[in-house]
Amino acid sequence: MNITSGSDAATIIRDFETIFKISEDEKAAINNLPMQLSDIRADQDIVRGRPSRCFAVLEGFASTSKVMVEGKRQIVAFHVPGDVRDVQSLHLDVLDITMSTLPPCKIGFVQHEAMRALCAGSPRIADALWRDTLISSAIFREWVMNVGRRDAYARMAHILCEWIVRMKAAGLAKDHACELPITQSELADATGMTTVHVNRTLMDLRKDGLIELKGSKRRLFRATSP
Amino acid sequence: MNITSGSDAATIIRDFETIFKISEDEKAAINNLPMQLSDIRADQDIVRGRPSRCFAVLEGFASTSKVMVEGKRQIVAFHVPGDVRDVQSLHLDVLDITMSTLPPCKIGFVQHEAMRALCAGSPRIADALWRDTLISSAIFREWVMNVGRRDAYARMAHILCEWIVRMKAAGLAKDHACELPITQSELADATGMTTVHVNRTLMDLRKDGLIELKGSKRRLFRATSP
DNA sequence: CGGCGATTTGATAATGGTCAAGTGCCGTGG
DNA sequence: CCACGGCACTTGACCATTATCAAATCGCCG
Repeated sequence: MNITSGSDAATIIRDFETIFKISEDEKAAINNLPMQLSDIRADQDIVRGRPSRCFAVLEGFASTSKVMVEGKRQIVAFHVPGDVRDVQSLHLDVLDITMSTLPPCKIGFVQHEAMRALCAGSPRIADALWRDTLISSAIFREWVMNVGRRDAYARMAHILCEWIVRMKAAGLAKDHACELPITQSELADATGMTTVHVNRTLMDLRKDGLIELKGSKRRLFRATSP
Repeated sequence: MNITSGSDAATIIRDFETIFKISEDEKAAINNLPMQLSDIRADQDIVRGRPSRCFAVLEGFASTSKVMVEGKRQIVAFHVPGDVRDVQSLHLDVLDITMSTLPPCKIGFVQHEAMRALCAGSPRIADALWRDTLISSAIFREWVMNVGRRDAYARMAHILCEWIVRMKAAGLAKDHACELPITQSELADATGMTTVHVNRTLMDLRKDGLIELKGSKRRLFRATSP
């Protein structure tokens, strides 16, 4: 046993609390944003080319990934409902990543102009977005360490811990159980492993009584200890 | 041969140009910042505890790393002169990383208050810092892919490409040659490999005529093709 | 019931890790 | 100036984790 992500999980939780320190007025301003709702099918790209808008995941789950010319893919982040993404495009016009839906998603797009107006009108919201970016950075760093320095077992455990912590933060987990709408092949792309090895590692975690999985593809996931 | 980082390198260069689009007035404002200069010996932590100031690397080189309870270490970023770091601490008060010098460094510390005043006075500087954070994020993502999906040879090549590109951007490289004040053990911590394997991989790159290295520890590095 | 994608399993190979023992470089002190 | 000591680098032998290839089996959705 080699799971060292307890403290990391705690950090993530604390950060999520930090980011929600926004007043009701400001929440209203956010709710009044002109937002284009869009239902997107599973496994579709959400942004392409040079985006002119940011977006929020309203329902469903998404991922951010990079692909290499050889076709190999690395998922670098998962997104749960409530995540505001592609703020990057407000400030940079190179897009180094692909963002795609996992299951079908409801996405809310916000034009850059509206985002800039929102930030200009309320520095605290700008700060919140700024914080959100910094938190994303911290999670990227965590992922670098995850794939760089943990073996398959701990790496898998960490990804699952992060997932359930974020699902809890989004109010989508009860009793350490939640959806896990991620295929083993996608878990492989997130952990830098092969599908086969992901399967074997999940088997090990199950045998050791650390997780339970039910169903296929749109699995139900349960961590057997907090 | 499996080097796929050419386009990444180009991306990084473009981004560095983007970030330097600051007027002379604004440069003056930056130069007038109250800055505490400090010479720090090699292999010392630059920030600890809960920092109350950001800093810039003025001379020398530094790294950002994370350590696991087992003692394993992952370097997640290198810093060259001109890099402004720990802007994170302006917005988050958890520090998930350690920043340390590689060789001795000259560091300029700036109190948070001064930074906030600077940002408030000049939105373009705030934007530049914001961009810088987003670029850092992009590089973290690149590192996730690097350790997750490339083999040792390509991984090493990518780190070295990034290094020389950044050294060029900092004006510290001529003819694809520059300092490389990083030990093989540090390269191992950056690539998620062992020191032994770093050594063998560097040997391979040398045999293949892709790089030249001279001296020890504070090596001179040269990429034999652009 | 049929079909397809996802999961599971087995056998084998390879990349990279571990352990151990040098070699070389460079600064320090006599 | 030279010997010493420490750290970085190098190399060899062997081992382990993880990848690869191939073939089931399962589960879900017409």
